[in-house]
Amino acid sequence: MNEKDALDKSYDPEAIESKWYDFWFRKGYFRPEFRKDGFPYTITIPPPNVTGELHMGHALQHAIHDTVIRFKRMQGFRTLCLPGTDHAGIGTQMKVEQQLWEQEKKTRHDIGREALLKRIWDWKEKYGSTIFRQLREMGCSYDWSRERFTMDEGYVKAVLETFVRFYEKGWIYRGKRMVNWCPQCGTVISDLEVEEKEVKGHLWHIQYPGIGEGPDVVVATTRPETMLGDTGVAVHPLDMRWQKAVGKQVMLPLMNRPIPIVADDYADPEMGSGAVKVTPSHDPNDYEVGQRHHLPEIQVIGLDGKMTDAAGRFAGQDRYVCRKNVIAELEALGRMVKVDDHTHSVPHHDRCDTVIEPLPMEQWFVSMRDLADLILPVLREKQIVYVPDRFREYSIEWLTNIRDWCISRQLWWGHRIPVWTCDDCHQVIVSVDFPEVCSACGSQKLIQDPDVLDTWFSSALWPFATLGWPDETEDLKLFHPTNLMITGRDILYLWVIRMIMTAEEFVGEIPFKTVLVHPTVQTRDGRRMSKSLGTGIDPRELIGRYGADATRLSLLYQCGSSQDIRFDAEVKDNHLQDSPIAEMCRNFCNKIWNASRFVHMNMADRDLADVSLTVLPDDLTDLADRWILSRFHHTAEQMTQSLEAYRFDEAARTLYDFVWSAYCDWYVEMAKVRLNGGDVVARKKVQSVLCVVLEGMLRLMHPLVPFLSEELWQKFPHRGEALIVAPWPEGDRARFDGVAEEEMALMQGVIGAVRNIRGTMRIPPGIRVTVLLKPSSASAAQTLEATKTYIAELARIENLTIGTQVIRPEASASAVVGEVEVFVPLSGVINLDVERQRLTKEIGGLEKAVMGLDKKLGNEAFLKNAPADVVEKERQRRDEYQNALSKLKENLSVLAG
RNA sequence: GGGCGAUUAGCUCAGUUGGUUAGAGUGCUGGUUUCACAUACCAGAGGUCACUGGUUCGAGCCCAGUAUCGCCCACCA
Repeated sequence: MNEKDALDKSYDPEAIESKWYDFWFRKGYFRPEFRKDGFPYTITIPPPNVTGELHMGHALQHAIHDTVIRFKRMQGFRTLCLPGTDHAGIGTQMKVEQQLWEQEKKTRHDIGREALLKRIWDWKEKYGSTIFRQLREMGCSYDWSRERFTMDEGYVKAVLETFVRFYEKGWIYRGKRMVNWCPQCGTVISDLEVEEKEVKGHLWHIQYPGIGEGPDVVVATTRPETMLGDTGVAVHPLDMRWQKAVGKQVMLPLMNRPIPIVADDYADPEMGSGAVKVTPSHDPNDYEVGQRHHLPEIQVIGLDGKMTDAAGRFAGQDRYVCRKNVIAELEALGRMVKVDDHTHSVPHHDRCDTVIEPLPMEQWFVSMRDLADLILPVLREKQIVYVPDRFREYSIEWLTNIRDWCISRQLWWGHRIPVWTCDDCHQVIVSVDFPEVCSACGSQKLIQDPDVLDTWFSSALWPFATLGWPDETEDLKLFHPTNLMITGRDILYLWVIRMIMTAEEFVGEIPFKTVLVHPTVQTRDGRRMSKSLGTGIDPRELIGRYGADATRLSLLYQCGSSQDIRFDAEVKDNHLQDSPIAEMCRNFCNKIWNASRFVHMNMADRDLADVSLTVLPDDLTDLADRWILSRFHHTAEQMTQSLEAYRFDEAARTLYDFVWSAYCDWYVEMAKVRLNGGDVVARKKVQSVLCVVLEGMLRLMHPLVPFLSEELWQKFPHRGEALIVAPWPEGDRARFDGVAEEEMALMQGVIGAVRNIRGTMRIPPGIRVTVLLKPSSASAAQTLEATKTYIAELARIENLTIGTQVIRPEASASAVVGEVEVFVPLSGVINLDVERQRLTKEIGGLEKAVMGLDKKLGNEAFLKNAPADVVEKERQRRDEYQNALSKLKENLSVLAG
């Protein structure tokens, strides 16, 4: 062994993480080209928004991505995990505008389109590269040579191509509809970007006096300022109270405008007076009522959220200031009949939290019905598997009630809508390339639509546009459909469904075979993790403190089947205080490090370049060896299953148990006996098993903890050049050894019993005790004899006697383990009272168990109905407990006497 | 208003098709600086599995309802 290869005393993540990423990258392991054969396995990552840096949700998402892709790579697939970023129209423009205002007190209009776009591109460069750096710090083995951005040259082409094809199919149309206007962002948004929030407000009841024959009408509203735009009052056609009123007029207070009473189904007779005010320009329902009755549209609230000239003397007031003023004036006029407290849902923009103003506007829409019908069979027939499956059901539900999608945005950052209007003949031209001249009249005065497309319109092409579509590239042929889409549930409709639609339409394939919906990361008390709430943490803080491997593992360890992860970290003002689970994972990494260090230290007499150390000796008879191999192969099989099922928590736990509880706590401890026993052959043998199992263990942990495992793997005998591309251990059932596991359990039980006595009696580890073991069967006796040295060492025993004829020493502590009675002679070391207490407690537990079983076995219904093997099993257990119980009682009575 | 998920030890969570005295980590108590690791080792205490019914020989697990928390969908004043 070379001295410089020795392992440091403790594990230092920083020292090893930096070097391996570069090594893997340089060797080209992240690229599918690294393998010449094998089935392709593809994942395109959900492109993070270039709005900012990655948060804990991303950290989880990419821990999963990289774990899966490393697992598949080791299984021999030609793996491609394709990274990229999303331009995130509204989000990014908002950030840059904010910055512009904070730093220079300027708006986008002050600097103009070109200058703003320049700044956004700078922003994109900065955050885009930060994001990729963060991913590399986490160890993500993505193919950076295929990195994409939703606004790079080729991608823009795909987006425009899509628009034109949709348009030609009649699926994109321009029309006037009620849309969601965000006065803050100055753009329309789609229904999916609206977040309904419960708000405590009021319900104001206002009296509109009748004109002539028209009766006085009381209407109720949650938005009094909209009354300025009322152009009618509706009542239900079958409402007896109002039949005579229909066709008459009332006077709109404050505006002194006569408005008609119309009959419309929309009015609910059960609500209030049964009459409802109609504001066609500011309410989706009223808009439709207005259409049906040809009521004029009077827009009193403008695009800036302030009252328009149509609001008369209220013009220029902010909509909420105006509300107060309207209420005050109505009260002064005596028209405010009453005010009720009222909680109702109010639409907010999900990005900026501003209250949405519904307005009728001319916009571009995608007609969704045909696209929905195109993919409904795909979901119904489970051509795409959702994990968990319920999200597939929700998607079907959503598609069934789908509405058209507003895709134009009044923003500057994004894909310009490829539509030109001829200024001379007003011809509309839709084309991927700039048309130069009007195809109808030849004019060069072409004006492009000023709007850009919804970000999600471009994201919808992600899996195939990143592989080269609309060109028929080799990548597209080889890697599409992709295998897995790993995403949060918040964008299942916004994004995932639309990807399926576009892939079906343009590529004629599903875009991915499986959708894995991962949990949402929350704070430890179940709140949202967000910087504005002060509850966010930067994954880099975790990495800095516990290392990238431990950070990944801590996320995976908490990533089970539940819909949320309450990340256990203590957070204060967006900074990490501490995280018990990350600490546990860091300790686990250190444990692995030290187990390796132990093996390394015990290889001084071996040549570590000798690959024969990677092969098991074929004559393994020692219980410890057979047992650890059996455990290893069970672990490998279990981990394979867990990873295939995307149960990362289970995989992490399985690994943890094997490494810590099996390999370290038992095998390494037992190995010491033969390592130091002086028998050269035995020593060589145990060295081999230590090495082989350690090497296999490193392979099993690599997808979860890539840096640490590669570092250690390189220090031990191995085949191949890097762990990242070493074969995955699937688990060999031929190595399962039930007998070894049973014998080991007996030995562990006996050692546990002695330790329990020692612990209860407070016997310091330094003192070795005398122990007598009395097996009641030949097989138990044999097991004890075979493991005698192990028992003596691990239970710290000086004189160990084993025999069926053993006679209980007079004053002794005792225990029963299956077919073995354990005696520890007291001889002064032991406190009799304590032993009596211990036995009494043990007896109490056994009595309870025996009583329960007696009751069960005395129940004729149980004997009659339960399967015979269950009954038999219960009988055996009962006998076993009873046997232990009577022996312990006997021992207690001796002590008492 | 509709749908879904969660509720197990002080805390964060596991718990396969119903069948041992319900587990882990952390925290707590006691003991150890034993030649890989004090980021460790050994032992111990700690739970009416949210509640109420039901199905069953048998329920943490299946069914119904209730409560609390969370998520999604929904144009009702």
